[in-house]
Amino acid sequence: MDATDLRVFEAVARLGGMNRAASELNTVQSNVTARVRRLEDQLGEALFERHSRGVRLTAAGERLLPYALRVDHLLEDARRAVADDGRPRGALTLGSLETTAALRLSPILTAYAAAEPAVDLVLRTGTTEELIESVLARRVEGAFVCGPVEHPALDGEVLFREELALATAPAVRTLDELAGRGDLKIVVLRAGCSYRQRLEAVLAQRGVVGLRQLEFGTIESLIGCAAAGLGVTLLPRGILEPARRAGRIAVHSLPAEDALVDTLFIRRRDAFRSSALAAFLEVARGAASEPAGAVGYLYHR
Amino acid sequence: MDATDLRVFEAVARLGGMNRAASELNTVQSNVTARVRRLEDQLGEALFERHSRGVRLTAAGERLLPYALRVDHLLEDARRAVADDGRPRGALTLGSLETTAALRLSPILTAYAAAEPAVDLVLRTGTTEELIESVLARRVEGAFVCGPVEHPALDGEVLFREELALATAPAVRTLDELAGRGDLKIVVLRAGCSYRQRLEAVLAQRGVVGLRQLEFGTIESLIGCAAAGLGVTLLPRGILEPARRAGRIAVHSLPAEDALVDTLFIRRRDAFRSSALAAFLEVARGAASEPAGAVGYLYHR
DNA sequence: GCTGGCTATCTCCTGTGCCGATGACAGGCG
DNA sequence: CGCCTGTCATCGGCACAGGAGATAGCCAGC
Repeated sequence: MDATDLRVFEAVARLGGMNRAASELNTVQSNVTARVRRLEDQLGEALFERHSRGVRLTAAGERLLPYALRVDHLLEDARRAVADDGRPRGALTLGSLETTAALRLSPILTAYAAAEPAVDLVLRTGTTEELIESVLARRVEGAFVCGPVEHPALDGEVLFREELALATAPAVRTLDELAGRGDLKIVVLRAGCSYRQRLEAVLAQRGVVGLRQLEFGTIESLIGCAAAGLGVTLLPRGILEPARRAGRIAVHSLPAEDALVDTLFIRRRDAFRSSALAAFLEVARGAASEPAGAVGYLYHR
Repeated sequence: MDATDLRVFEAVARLGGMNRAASELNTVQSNVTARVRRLEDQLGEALFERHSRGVRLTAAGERLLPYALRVDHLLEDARRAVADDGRPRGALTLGSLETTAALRLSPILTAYAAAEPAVDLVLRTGTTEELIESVLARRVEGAFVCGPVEHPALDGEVLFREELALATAPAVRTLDELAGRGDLKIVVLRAGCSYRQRLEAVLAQRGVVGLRQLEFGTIESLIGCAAAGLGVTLLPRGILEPARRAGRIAVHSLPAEDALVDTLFIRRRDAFRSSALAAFLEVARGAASEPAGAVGYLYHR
């Protein structure tokens, strides 16, 4: 069973046709047919049902498909493992929540970039859900997400613990005042934001329900929106603190069970672990353990 | 990167020479050299250091080797997955402790063999350590071993809980009598037997230390040895019970923390899970949960 | 210095596998 | 109903990948 055959098989399965697969693979259709036929002969099972509009996987083909993908990934990982001589280099693509990036990552990234000049670092942001999907799809090697995460294919490691707090206009003194305000809106960074559910739960406990939702692209605009009295938002305290000290917003503490969230670094269990990533995690763990790194906690004491 | 190249690479690495690999692979040396060279060209790294007595892996080769093995296993699993249409069939090779086989497996194996006539069942026995090694090496699909087992590559499931008890000659009424007997021996099934350490610990607590060890090949000979007053052995109570009722041996209970051991069924996390194995586990779980299966417990009440 | 075992390299040759063209077949449409 | 289009199967031609065998070179041990 040839790995190239499996790649062809995968393309045919994904595109639903030998012609389409042939053009994607920069070859001709007869070639694709031959490779699929060979695979079927070797395995002794038909992998596709042929129709006049294309092909469809048989049950045996369905069983083979995940293995075809895994072989492909494994060969790719093998190439990377051979190329990786222990000294971090090459591309390192990571994911992060916007808030974690703002609050935690800048010193880590600076230190890492200085320590490992041979690494090309790429940081992509998204919601926890999107980032988990990205890690699973191998678009990123790992990601900082909001815990807890339980997934059999993922390995997680708690790196930070954040205290979330509510931000409102400065005039709002207590959370109870919010209940009366009918025009208030929930302001979140993105639709699937990890903190949204928690924010809704926290407000519901205080009798504030059915709020409209606003979505902004940047953290600064969230804070601005809260400052203007348009809405209420939930963010790590460390991010809110500068605006609070400037008198732009009021920050409301929450009880620990509502406030504390873990920030995990997740990665695929089965994926290759580059030394670039290993070195990054060394830096990140160091920053997470040393007290000075916990900017968010220092501010509000 | 071709899968065949990786197989050749693996053979060369394992045998330490291209000539040896060539003869194992039923080909000629020039061919092996060519494939290795091609692999090295594709990867841009030397995989072997050439010497006049053979070759040795370079660091890059060391990094590649585990992937070569994994690709091989993955392709093998893919073949099996395609061949497995959901109806159990073919070979199913399992491992078990001798004691578990004697006490638990016979009804399970009978029921399974009757339910799945298309499966060729093979049972190999060994110590926990040997069985773990066998599962890791894929010589068996899974095995019944003595818990606890913590291994990142293994999945474990508790199926039985055994009560271990000491067996001695009938004349011995209490365990304290053993302390005086200088000529007593520990009798175990095999050198690496899971129960040996526990037996030594149990005896040490009662002041019996430094006993000689005897090793026998069958459970029946162990019991015979204990009956003859030659030694003391530790076995699941269910196995000892027939001999006790016949008056051949005395059985001494132990406190629960010493007596209870879990019997796990372990398998590799990453290996293919055949429907033959899935069906076997269904049967085994059924037998484990129904009270009638717990023969060992019924006897001594 | 000879010998034996090893790898590298060359040549020859077979068979794999790519290409392009053609055929067969089904569905959509006028 | 017949044409057209898009699909997969098949065949012949051809290049070349890759196997076999022979040879050369290298090193260690005797």
